[in-house]
Amino acid sequence: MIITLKDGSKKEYGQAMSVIAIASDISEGLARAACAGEIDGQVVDLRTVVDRDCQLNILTARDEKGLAALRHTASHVLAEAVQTLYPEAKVAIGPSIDTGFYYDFECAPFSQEDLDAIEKEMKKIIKKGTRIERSAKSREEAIAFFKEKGEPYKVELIQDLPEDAEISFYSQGDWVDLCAGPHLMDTKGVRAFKLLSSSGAYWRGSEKNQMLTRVYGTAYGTKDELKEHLHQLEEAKKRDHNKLGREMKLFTTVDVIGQGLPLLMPKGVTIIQELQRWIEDEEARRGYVRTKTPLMAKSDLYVISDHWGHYKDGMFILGDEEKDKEVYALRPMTCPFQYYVYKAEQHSYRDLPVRMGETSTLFRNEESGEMHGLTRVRQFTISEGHLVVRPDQIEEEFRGCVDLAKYCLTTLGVEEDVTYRLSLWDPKDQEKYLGDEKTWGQVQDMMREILDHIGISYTEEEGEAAFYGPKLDIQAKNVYGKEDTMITIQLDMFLAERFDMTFINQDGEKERPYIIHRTSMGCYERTLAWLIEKYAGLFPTWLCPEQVRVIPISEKFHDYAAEVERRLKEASIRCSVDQRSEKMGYKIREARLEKVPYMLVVGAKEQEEGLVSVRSRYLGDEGARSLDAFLSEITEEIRTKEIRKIQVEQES
RNA sequence: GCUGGAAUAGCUCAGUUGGUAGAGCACUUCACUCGUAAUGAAGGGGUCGAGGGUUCGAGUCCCUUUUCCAGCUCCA
Repeated sequence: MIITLKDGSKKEYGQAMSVIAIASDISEGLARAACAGEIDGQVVDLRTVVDRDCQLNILTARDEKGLAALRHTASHVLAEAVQTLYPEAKVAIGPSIDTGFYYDFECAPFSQEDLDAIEKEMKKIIKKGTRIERSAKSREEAIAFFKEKGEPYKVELIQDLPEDAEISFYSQGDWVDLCAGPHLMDTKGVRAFKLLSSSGAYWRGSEKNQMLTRVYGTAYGTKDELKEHLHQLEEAKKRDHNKLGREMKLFTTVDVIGQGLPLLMPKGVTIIQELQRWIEDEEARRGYVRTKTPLMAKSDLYVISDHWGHYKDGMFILGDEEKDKEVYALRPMTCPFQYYVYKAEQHSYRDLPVRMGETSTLFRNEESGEMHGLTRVRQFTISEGHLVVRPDQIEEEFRGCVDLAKYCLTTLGVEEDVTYRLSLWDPKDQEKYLGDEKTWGQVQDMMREILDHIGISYTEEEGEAAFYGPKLDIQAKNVYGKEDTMITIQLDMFLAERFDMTFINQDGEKERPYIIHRTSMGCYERTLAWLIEKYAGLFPTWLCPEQVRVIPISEKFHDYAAEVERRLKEASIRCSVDQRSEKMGYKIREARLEKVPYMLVVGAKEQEEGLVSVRSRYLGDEGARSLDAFLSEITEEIRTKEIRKIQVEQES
């Protein structure tokens, strides 16, 4: 057989050989580093026997899939360590994940001390470097084996495997696990690992099931990579909006106000207000009209929209349905309110599209454990909007929404940080949705077609659609890698029907419009959180709560400093004067810590000649220039919403 | 909602087997009037998240509860 390697070179062998044997043949070093193989694009175990011509890659920890195998082995080492220390623990599943690996156990929760002990035990197992062997059993044998061992979760897993599936096992010494692989050749390969945390997780991801104890860890090919990863985790923590946003006094929370109800402080409001004004103006330029509709409505409204059927648990309901004649609810979205704005007048086909925007405060009764900082809250404000369009306008208008979203992302400098997700319905759970299979199929195809025309790459995800239609979700990750929806554009083919919305077509007949639900920059609170993490609090100047700090070198120059401040304020620059009798280096340090982009130092020289000495986070010491010159520069930077490159290291 | 952890001054934290609440930074005042990473001195600030209990005595032990954090679940 002829084996073609990664670099295009070919090897010829007279007999079938395992992947690891081929690796050894290429070089001993490669064999030592090998984590898995890849035959014609398919990841295989190192023990897999190759008996035909193929393309073979030897994957090491440098390859994503090789690293996954290493981490998977780490999870087995973890499981062995846990069962050694806690023989009563039952094993469930233990895969590798993007950032490491985990293993689920049925046992008492682990404390930090327990984790330390487990880690120690793992090190022992790794030091022994036991060979890992692969074997297969028949279905009956496998089930009998785990029944005897008292491992109910493994029995359940085997029972759910397809009839014809090969049931493979991996063992390291006496410890055996059901596993599809691939794995390293021995436990020694797991040199660089660390257990990170322990928490609860439901068996098979369903809250109806038993809660298991999950241990998270991470592993890398080398200790340096591990160290680097742990360092990055520490750095990420410093950018965490929930910490930094509080430190920077952008928002806070108060026990007696309640969960998921953050208070935006003046500095946070400044940023959000800048965003809001910018977006409202931009939407006006793009032909949007604005509405302002009530924050609550009678239940009748939500019965029509069928939120009452599909979303009641998520709403704050005022009153008691059993006792009260009328029950109100705080709005979880603006859709039906804007529909009634549309319905308040008759529309000709010539009027369409109608683009309605609203800076819209919403209320959602999230469950208590779901709240998080500014990204998951119970009251928030979004740049919401609904477009009522003729069928022939769908593509163009949808495209316009995507264009607006992209404009927002680009202006904020985050266009590279998002992924696009087409969120489809779940045909296996039709109860959750309005309408029938045929219509969903049509609209989803229409979405795909539009997206393909626009030419954006996207992933598809079943079961993520709104109950009334598929969505294009624009997703971003936070500093810990967790994904949130920042912007959503949705195509709705049902609600116009439910609300009996019409327009008069060319033939003088009533016709049903389509509706596009969309946000331009999504939720302001969430966007603020995102920007905090993106810029580590060093926002572009136009968004900074304080854009300039005026620093007089002594009290003698307070008058001139006040004059500079007055001129800056006249030009709508957000600024303050540091009037404390501290040394200047000290005041500059303060301004930097508070992440003010520009510092204007004023003393005798500046006062005499009407100058300011500029120090910025962008260029450091920029030297002295006239106040007018500085004003025109910063005004231009703010007007164009420029994102300047930061060159001066900030203190931590 | 579930599992686990945490809560002491504005912030970061210390507080021994239960025995008079502490430090650094920040803040205020006074002195200094300063030229680019911390001037000196003094001072104010706490129902130890809240409520109950055990005890002669609770920041510390027990119960309840609120909020925050990690993860799960959920997310129009």
